[in-house]
Formats: sequence, C-alpha cells, structure tokens
Amino acid sequence: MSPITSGRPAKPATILDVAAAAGVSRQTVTRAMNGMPGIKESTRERVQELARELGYTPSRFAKGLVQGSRTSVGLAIPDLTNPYFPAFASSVVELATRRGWQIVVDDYGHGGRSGLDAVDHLAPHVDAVIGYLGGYADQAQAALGRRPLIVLDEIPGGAAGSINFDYNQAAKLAVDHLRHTNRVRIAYLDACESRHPGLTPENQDPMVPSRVGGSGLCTVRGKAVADRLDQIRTPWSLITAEETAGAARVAAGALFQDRPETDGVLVFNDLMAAGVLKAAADAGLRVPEDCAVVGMDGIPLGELLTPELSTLALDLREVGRAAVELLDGLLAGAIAPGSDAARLTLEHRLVLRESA
Amino acid sequence: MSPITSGRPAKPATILDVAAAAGVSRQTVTRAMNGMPGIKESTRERVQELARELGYTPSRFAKGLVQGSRTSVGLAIPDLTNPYFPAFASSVVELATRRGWQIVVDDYGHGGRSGLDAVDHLAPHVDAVIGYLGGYADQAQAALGRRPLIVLDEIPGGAAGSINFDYNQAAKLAVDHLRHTNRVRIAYLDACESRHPGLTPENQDPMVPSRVGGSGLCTVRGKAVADRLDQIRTPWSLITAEETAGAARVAAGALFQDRPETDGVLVFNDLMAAGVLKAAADAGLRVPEDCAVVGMDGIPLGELLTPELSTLALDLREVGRAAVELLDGLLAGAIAPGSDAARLTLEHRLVLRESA
DNA sequence: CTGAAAGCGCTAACAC
DNA sequence: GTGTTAGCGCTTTCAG
Repeated sequence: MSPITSGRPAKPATILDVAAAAGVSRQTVTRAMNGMPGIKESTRERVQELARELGYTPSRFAKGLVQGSRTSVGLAIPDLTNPYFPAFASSVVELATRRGWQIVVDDYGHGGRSGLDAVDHLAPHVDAVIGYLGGYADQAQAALGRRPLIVLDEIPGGAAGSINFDYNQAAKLAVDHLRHTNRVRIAYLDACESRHPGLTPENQDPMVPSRVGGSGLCTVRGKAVADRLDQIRTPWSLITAEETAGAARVAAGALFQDRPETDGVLVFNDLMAAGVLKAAADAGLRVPEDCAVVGMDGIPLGELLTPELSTLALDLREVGRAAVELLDGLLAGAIAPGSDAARLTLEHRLVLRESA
Repeated sequence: MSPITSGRPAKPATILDVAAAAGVSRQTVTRAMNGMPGIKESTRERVQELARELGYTPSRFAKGLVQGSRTSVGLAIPDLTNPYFPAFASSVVELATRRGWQIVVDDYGHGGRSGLDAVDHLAPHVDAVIGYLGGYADQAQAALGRRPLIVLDEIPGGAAGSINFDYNQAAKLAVDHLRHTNRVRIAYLDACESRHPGLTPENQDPMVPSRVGGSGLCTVRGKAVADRLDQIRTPWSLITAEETAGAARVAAGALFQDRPETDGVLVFNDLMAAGVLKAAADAGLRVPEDCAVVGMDGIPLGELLTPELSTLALDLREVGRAAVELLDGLLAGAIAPGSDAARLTLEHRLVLRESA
C-alpha cells in the first residue's frame, strides 16, 4: 500500500514531498513528471505513482516563473447573452487555442461593471487583452502598461491595436437598399444605455434632431445611419431601446402603433431586429410587404427567424481572426503599437434574406 | 525627461530594474505598486512614474508563487456556437467573477478536439475544471489529480462533482403532453456524432428498434424519450442529425416528406428544434396545428422563433449557479469529492409556448 | 542515470 | 520611512 493515501492536506503537496516520499531528489521528480530523458523507467513510474497518490500537481506559478509563460489573453465582453459576442469569442478562442494561448474571459455585463472593470480584473493574469470595452481604450491601455490591448468598435485612442467597422459604408448599403425598394417612411432603432461607444461632443451633430420622444442618437452606428438618411433627404424617425430583443420588441411595438405608415426599419443589431420582427407580427404587419426590417451583425440567429433577417453582416470568424492575428503581430513585435498597421477597419456586407 | 523612454526591451522590466532606476530597494517598489502603507507619498509617485516608463508589469507568476493564487477555473465547452453554452457560460462567468475567480475557457468544438483534450490543455493553468466533456469524466479527473472536476450531463464516474439532468422526468413531461394533445405519429430527432454522452453497452436497450434508415439512438436523452414512448405504447419514429440547426432542418425535411402523417416532433435541443420549425415551414406544415414541435434546453432563442418554441426548459442561470456553488463547496472542503452532495440532478420544466 | 547548486521575480517578516 | 533577509516551488545548469 502507499505510504500516504488518506487525508486531504491543507497545503498541497510540493515537489519536495514527492521527492521525499520516493527517496529521490527533486530533479528526479521533475524528470519523471515532465517525461524528460535521463531517468530509469522504473524510477519514473515509481515517482509518478507516488505523485498521484500524494495528489501532487506542479505549481503553475513556479513553473511559469522559471520557464516563461505560455501567453494568456484576456477577452473582455459586455454580454455573452447577445449571440454576437459568443460568435466572436468562439472564433477568438479557436484561433488562440491553435496558437497554444489560453483565453481568460470576463463578461462584464452583470452587476454594473464596465469594460474598464473587466480589464482591471484581467490585468494581473494576462499578457494582453482583446475586448469590446465600450469606450475605455485609453484607461484600459494604461492599466495594461506595455501589454497590448486590442479594442473593437470604439475610438482606439492609445490602445495598441484596434478593429473598427465602417459604419458609413454600412449605413449607405442599408439605407440605399431601403430607398431603392421604395421605402419612404424609415425608422432607425438605436441602442441606448448601452456599453457601446457614445458619441463624443465633437462628432455629436446638433443638426440631427431627436425625432421621437425627445431622445437622441446614442451610437456611432446611429450617427452613420442618420447621416446617410439625411444625405439622401429621406424623412425618418428615431427610436431607441435597451440592447435586448425584448426591449426592442416593446419599442418597435410603440413605433408601429404611433406611426403605422412606417415601411422600413433599420436596427442597431440582429438581436434587437429579432424583437422588431416580433413586434411587426404582433401588430399584424407583414414583413417585408408592409414593412422591411434590416438588422446589423450577421449572426446565425438571423437565419432562424421568420421571416429570415436581412442584415448588414460582419464575418465574425473573420473579425476574430483579425483580432488574433493583430495581437500576434503586436506580441511578436512585427506590428508597432498604435501604428497604421494596428488600426484595422472592416466592412459589412448587405445580406438580403427575406425581411427586406 | 525620463532616463529610459525608448526601446522595447526583449526582457520585460523586473522589480529590480525599477528599484535601480528609482534608487530604492525592491521592497519600496512593492510598497509603491501595491498601495501599501509605510511609504512617503512622493516616493510612491516617483516609483510609479518610473514603473510606467519602464513598462514594468509585476510577474503574475512570482506574485502567485509568493501570495498563493487567486483561483482560476477552466471551463470546457463543446461549442460556443450553440447558444446553450454561452448561456451557461454567462452564468458561470458572472458567479465566478463575483467570487474573484477567473475563468479560462476552452471551446473544444474545432479541429477534432475532444473534451479530454480541452481538460489537458486547461490542466496546467487552473485549479479546477467545470465542463461538458461528453464522456471523459474519469480520464479528465485523473489528469487533474486532486483538483476538482465538475462534469455536466454525463456519467460522473470519478469526477469530484457532477450535474445531471433527469431526462426520464423530462421525457415524460414532453411525451405525455404530446399524447394528451392527441399527437399520434410522433418523431424524435436525436443528435448523433455528437460530443454528448453515448449510451454505454449496459444501458443500451436492444428492444428499441431503429425506426428510420437503420440508424439508432445515440444519447441518453434519446433513450429516455424512447423509453417513455414505448411505455405508453405510442408508435414513433427516430431520426438523427448532427447537432446544428441546418442539419436538423434537412433531417426534418426528409421526415416530413417520408412520413407526412407525423404530427409531433420532439427534438434533442432547441437549436435543432429551430431547424425543425424551418423544415415545417418549408413543407408547408402549420405548427402546431399540423405538427407540434417541442425542443429541449430553454434557451432565449426559443422565444424569438415563429412560432415560439415550446420546450423542456432548464434554468441555465440556475445550472451555472449550481456548478459554481458545487465547486465552491469542493474547493472549500465543505463537500467531499464524489459524495452524494457532489452529485446533483436537475429537472426540466415543460414550457409551453406556441409550437406545441 | 542521479544529485547539488543557483536563481526565476516577488512579497512577508523583520531589521534599521 | 526604508532596506535586508528569507523563502514561495520549480527547472536549469553543472557535477558526480
């Protein structure tokens, strides 16, 4: 029988405990545990057996200290509950794993935490952060020191890397499509109270009136849509809702009630667009005959809805790939932090399915 | 100006570099960086400034080695792309973060990796693992040594903790509902080639014939459904598909073609049920009038579908909470590994919406 | 094949 | 207030 089989040690066993139990030096234990050469097979087995019995697990800290870490990347995400983010995360995790990196996630969507809180929480444990922070790029990069931060969908500021989306291009695609299909009473449903990048005073356009209920545009997405709409002199209304399908459903319900002439709705994201589709059904509206609906994101969810959602689609696996490769370049020193090469802009495609 | 402002050091700065630059001892640097008392404010600021300039970041390994780790938990997940898993992960991440734990995720759904691969990958970096491994409980627990493993939805074997679902109860709920609403030609769509726990030889029932195309039941879920169906002597057919909405749509399409008399379909999970709903629409079937559809999982997606999906719902936040609390107990020694208290069984609720 | 020394970067204790 | 001394648990030399 084994010398020590029972009793759960308060202190976990160390390499010395195993060495002592086996009557060998700690080197021999290292060699046995790590499959290193220069050790007799019988010794190795004996040591491994003892290690198992003692419940010995090498300290990842001691190991990391002496060997240099495998790289670990923080992933800061506002809400795992919005399918957009898992879709993105899935891609990041896959590519990162393939590189032998590990991903530490922080979903900061609960308990009133911010993207900056997430970075602060991650900072002590990671070598870099990729995140949708909703506007703390500078402070977050400061918290990370020299370790690279890649922000998505926000003003990059001092962040080492950034990925942005060309919403002007996207808005043009969608708005023009709506107009070309003869939609003349267009509404845009924006997300508010969101963790998405707000408009700064500079790019806040006082000429864009709040069309409904005195509320205004909240997001750069909204700004781009408004600009395009105004540019082609199309009357439109603005509504806003929290960034959930349920809230969007309610808001769109009110819209369809107040302005039954609405014949096209462009929506902040696909999840909210799903709510709009529901609201249209609630109101007895046929989509797209009575009213077209266009979402934004391109998440797989869109294809499961009825009618299937037309949307400004991002290739999310591609976005993830871009983030990971950018980080790789930054980490390797191949890309300079803050340089042009570290400032990516991706474009949406207009994917027409059934809803528009 | 600062003494060293440019040049990216190959070796990251250590506490000694900062101490040297500031002309103080490393202890003082520690005190400055960690907001510890017993240091002059001016010194603290000077040191912090220098640290920033040198790009100094305390080594998490050295820190962990000396302080004892914050606990880090691996989360092994088969596919972030199935909304079920992010919903679960969201809950786990929230509760874990609240405890100051960090979560390292591994989505093993890509590149032919298994749940065991995921655990092997996570093992060196974590103090425990929570995961849907799809059947490697014993080997995974062995890989973790004394560190607790909590497996979900599989035979727990030697895993320290486990969470299972009472599929017999669930199957009864759904099947009986279908029968009580006079569905007489019921089909069950099972997931195959899945990472879900297969039937072991012991619980494989040779009396359950393969009803369609020579394929058989793959999952314990399927077994429970089959048992209940047979028990109440209801004729039924079995079809199988890969665990995606698209595959389910194709499979269900074939079913509706081959057996147009089918008036009720029970589906392995909600994602696949979404595909079945699509297939029904493709076939011109009205749901639930012509054919009822019942899913399993209770993910929010179900409410966005048309018709809204009736389903055997799990409270996923609750499942996450159970996993985290169980792990907490295990880690604290309040719950003994493998004991009854570490073997949880949760139940589904039948949530009736529009599709059945 | 095995052991002894040295040191990774940090912080807890104690000095001063 | 600040510096000095000891390790944390492990792997890398380098000797035997």
